[in-house]
Amino acid sequence: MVSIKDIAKKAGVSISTVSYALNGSNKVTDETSSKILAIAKELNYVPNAAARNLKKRETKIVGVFLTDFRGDVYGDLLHGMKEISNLQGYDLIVCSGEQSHKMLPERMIDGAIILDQMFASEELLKYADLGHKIVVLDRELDHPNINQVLLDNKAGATLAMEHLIELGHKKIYVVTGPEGSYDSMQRMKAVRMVSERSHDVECIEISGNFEKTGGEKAAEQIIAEYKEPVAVFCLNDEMAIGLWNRISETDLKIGEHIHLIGFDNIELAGYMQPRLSTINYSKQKWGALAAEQLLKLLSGDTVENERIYVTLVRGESANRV
Amino acid sequence: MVSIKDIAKKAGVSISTVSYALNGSNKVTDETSSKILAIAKELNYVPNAAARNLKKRETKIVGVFLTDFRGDVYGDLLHGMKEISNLQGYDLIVCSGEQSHKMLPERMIDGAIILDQMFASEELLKYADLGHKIVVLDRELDHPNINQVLLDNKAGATLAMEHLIELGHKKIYVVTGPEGSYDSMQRMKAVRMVSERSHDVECIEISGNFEKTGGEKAAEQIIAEYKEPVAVFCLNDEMAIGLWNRISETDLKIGEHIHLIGFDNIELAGYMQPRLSTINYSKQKWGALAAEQLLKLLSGDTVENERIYVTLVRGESANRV
DNA sequence: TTGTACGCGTTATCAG
DNA sequence: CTGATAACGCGTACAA
Repeated sequence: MVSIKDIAKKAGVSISTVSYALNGSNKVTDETSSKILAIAKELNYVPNAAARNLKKRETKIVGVFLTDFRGDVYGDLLHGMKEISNLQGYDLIVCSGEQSHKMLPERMIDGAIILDQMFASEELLKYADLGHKIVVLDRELDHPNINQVLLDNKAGATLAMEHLIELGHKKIYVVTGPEGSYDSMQRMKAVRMVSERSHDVECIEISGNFEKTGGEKAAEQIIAEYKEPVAVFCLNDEMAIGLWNRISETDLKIGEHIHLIGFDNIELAGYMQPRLSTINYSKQKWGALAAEQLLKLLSGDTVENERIYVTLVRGESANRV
Repeated sequence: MVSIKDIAKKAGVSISTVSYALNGSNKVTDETSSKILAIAKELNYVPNAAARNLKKRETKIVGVFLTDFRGDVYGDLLHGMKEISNLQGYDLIVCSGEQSHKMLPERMIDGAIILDQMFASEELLKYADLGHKIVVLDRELDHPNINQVLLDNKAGATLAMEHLIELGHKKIYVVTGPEGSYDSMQRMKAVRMVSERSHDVECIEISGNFEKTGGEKAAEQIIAEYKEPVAVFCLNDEMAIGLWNRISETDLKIGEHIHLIGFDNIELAGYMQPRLSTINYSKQKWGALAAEQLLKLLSGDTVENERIYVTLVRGESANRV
């Protein structure tokens, strides 16, 4: 590996001169500087990140932690984060799995954005205590080094419920996310609130998992209990699709017997026939805002917790009874 | 930041003893070892990655380079890579954009997997010359430090073409990928080969871009020229969907007037009505194999170039004329 | 303008 | 078994 030492030797100068020249300092003659640069190029010199990081005590990298690389939601989200990060001279890397958690405390990255239920809150708080900057997208954590950028889950769930009720539905199945999911819990709170103030509406909870399988399982129960047209609010689109798949195997029709609404507006939702009703929000903006907040934290600014707004997408999967 | 020096001071031993204890060497009494470990925990000691990397000259991280985080193909692919990497004690990070290219030469990562047409081959060869290990999934490069794991594009394109011909089609539009795309070029080679040996088949090339917009544009031309049922082979599913969308706005029906086949078998393909015919391959296996090859390169083993096999998925988007 | 010397945190070598 | 010391590559205050 060629280091500044090698360049110094070849150029007949000291390593500090090389370092100055490489970093464009004006402490070096243009002549020697250009000579050094030429030699550096000739020797294929590349600075060593580890050495630089060790000295500068920062890496100019932010890490995003996801539960899994699969899932339609992530693409735009990451795109938004990357744009903002790059703009400010930071690189963005995506990590997944418990093994990579150590990257934050070991200072491989300068900060982290968390969208991974498997990343325990206690662990995050521990890192925050050590001075690491974190933005969470999937929970609420009160700590000066942690900022949260959350979806307006309550507004979204309320929109969905009120939409179904407005369409005249009196019996609504609600398929939840996995236990412990912040998004699921928030959405359920809103669901129950709407349910309580709508006395003539029967609300039946089915526990799900935010995956297709959860929707399929819920479908079983709904099919078994079916007497007359009902409404179903799946707390995310993925489950709505799973439920849809299972329903398709029966004589029941989505939008006619089963009136369905989801949450997330994933790409697939737009291609279902009839179109899946759902709750939409800008994933890219969400990512961008998260990155923005993290960078502010890193530069020592104070930041407010932000919220991402949501809207109703009226498809034909839920209609008037 | 607490370092081994702090621990050494507090424990009244030297830093080397601390290092040994921390790394579980048997050169230390159990007594001092456990004392040191206790102090380390008490002080919230976390080793510094930069210092370790600097010394050990490796990071135990492999990087994957993608053009863009969006795109359905990546999820399973990355999942496959991560599984294999983690199994061998490596972390996997996902990078995108030119800014992050430097991570390889700067030794932030031990090796790279490339699926990014924007990552120039000359650049890759330069890094390979410097001794860096690379696996490419989107081109052919002959270099001892570079291994390639490629799709069997020719087999796939041949399967698709022969399927359409077998169904009795005499006029086949082929929508290509962007210029310079290796996958597109390989698939086109096979298309032309089949076309040449099928004298009664007319083959019309339309240049695309592997994105929805390419399919939409191709649709315009096909609609304008439409006289009787024709077949279309979009060199990837994304374009097939784009084409589909545009066709849906006309009176023409997919599977009846326009007989369509794609390539990739993305999730959405399975949800189109009628189901999109396409070429399938295991994305997870592809990723796993890529990671495997990279790890072999890193451990100095010699590796053969591998190929990912493909199969035909018969949907109802292409039928007998 | 250039060179010297030290620090960053870890590991490895060599003495004791 | 333990300790002192020297790398690793880079950045920078300070001295020349």
